[in-house]
Amino acid sequence: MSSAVDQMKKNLAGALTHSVQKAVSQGFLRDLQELPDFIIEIPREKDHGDFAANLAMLLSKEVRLPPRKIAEILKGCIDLQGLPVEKVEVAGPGFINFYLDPRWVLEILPEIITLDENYGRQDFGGGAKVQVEFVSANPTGLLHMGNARGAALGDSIASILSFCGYQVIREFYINDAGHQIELLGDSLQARYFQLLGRPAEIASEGYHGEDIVETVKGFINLYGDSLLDVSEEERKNTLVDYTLKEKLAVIKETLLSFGVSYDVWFSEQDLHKKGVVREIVDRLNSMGFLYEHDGALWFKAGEFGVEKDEVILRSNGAPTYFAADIAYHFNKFQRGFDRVINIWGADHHGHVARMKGAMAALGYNPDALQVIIMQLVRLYRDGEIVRMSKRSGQYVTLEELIEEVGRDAARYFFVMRSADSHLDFDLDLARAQSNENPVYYVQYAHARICSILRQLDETGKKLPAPGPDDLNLLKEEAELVLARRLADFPEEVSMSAKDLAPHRLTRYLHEVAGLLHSFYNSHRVISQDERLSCARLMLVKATRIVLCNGMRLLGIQAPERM
RNA sequence: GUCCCAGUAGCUCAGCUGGAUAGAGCAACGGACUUCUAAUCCGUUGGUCGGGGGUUCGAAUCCCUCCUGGGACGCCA
Repeated sequence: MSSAVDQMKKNLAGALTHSVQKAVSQGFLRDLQELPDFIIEIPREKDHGDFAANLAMLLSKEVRLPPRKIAEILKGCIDLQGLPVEKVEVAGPGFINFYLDPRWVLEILPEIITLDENYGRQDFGGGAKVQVEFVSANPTGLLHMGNARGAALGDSIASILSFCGYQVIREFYINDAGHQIELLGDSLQARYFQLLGRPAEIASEGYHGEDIVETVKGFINLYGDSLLDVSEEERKNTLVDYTLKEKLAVIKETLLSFGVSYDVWFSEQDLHKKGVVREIVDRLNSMGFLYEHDGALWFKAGEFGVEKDEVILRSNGAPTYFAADIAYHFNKFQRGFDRVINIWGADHHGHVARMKGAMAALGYNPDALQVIIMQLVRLYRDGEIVRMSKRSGQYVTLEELIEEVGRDAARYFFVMRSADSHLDFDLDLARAQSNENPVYYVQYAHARICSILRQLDETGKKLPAPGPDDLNLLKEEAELVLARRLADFPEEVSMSAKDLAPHRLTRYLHEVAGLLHSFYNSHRVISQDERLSCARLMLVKATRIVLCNGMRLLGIQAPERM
């Protein structure tokens, strides 16, 4: 599906291409090898028309004429039959500017209303299978701000891709194995002993949080001191299993209340249990990508353009996190995903190159693995940075954040900035139910439109069905600008998908909301003039659809009243 | 030391596969509610796009270099 704007660009580009051919055949221009890759763009300046072409500047060198001269020639040769072009001008260094009958864009309104929740949907994904893996937190605690940002980003990206015709799977990789889990086991056992009156200590790098104590208390309430007499291994395993189950359930629930639900929860432990990690090590080894050094087994990452080689099997025989992660990613591709997208914190960026290297070694296209590295989140309250430390258990959790600022504000703030930009999250601003808060600005626009529709409904007044000429009653600047921007929605969506950048959408929605507010304040939708009311109703209905669809992609609710 | 990200208005950030006079929100200042929701609108103020070179018709955008901040460089994850 191509948008009205896209179609217009194509039409104009086609007309220009013909114009070049005509100019050449009539001897105004030298013969060309081939037409340069010119673009039809939308000028920033309104005075520069609705569309502009840079073709003349690009031709200048080959044709050996000044750009403005070429532009004039093309202008003379162009055939705009059937297009709503009012005038063509040559301007600046040689731009060809097209000025359209402003009403050309109004035709989009009935189309939006017909498509409704599908307006903006694209099919360029072509049904390709994409996996988006995000959050993937250690199930040893609660979710922090980094996880929260990842959740908002990942979920929105998944929604956007899905809206663009990809077949998307949301996946959470549960890091329920490895060194951290061993530490957790030690800490749980220590707490277990302590709570049952036996001396025990938690190692300095262990888990000291109060939540662990609560968990163990809960366990004792259920099972008493039954673990005192069993082997250490069994004791730890039992406590760990119990704890992970409990923690994971909380994480799941928190994410759900954040509007995020997963298709797949993938356990690292399963990989180990099924021997898949060993298999992948053997596989790489037999392919000649491993070597032994200092008693450990190393992956030749250097052969894939990575700075350093990486240990894959420790000298004590235990696989590293990297080994398990290779197995996991191998598994992803084996499941048939055409694209695999990971969302990782900035502290994992060193991991990207070697993981791609490992995939290349295993025969997969490393570019099919895309890793979005997101920068850190800093929380501000009362203008001060909120200090956080996960080790001491002193940090703001996602649950608390949702409690404090609400789900919609939190999600909006997290996707408001591009992933590679540090995020300063102002808690006071996010919580403020005022004009300072961008979330409400967008939601309010939606609620206002709903209010109009409700009002009309309640009066029971029937407006005549819109006739073909009614749209042309929309002549006000505010109306035309708004309609024009609504027409951009499909392109905004595909740009967001292409760049994996939901923050584009927040800006777009904010702008549409602004145009609606502006229109609302200067013109009445429902008035004595029934035909005009009818036309304006189409305009606000279409606006509501765009706002609603956009918010849905960002996981933000579109309230009918506020 | 090497690599990644960032440096744009007082603050937080867009814009970066080159386009015309660099944008938004907040903050500041001045106005608008007997009207479909004032969580809104209208107006004003605000810039060495970190510095310096280069590439070309044209650079915030591409290349080189330097400076500053953050992160990564582990048989941690």
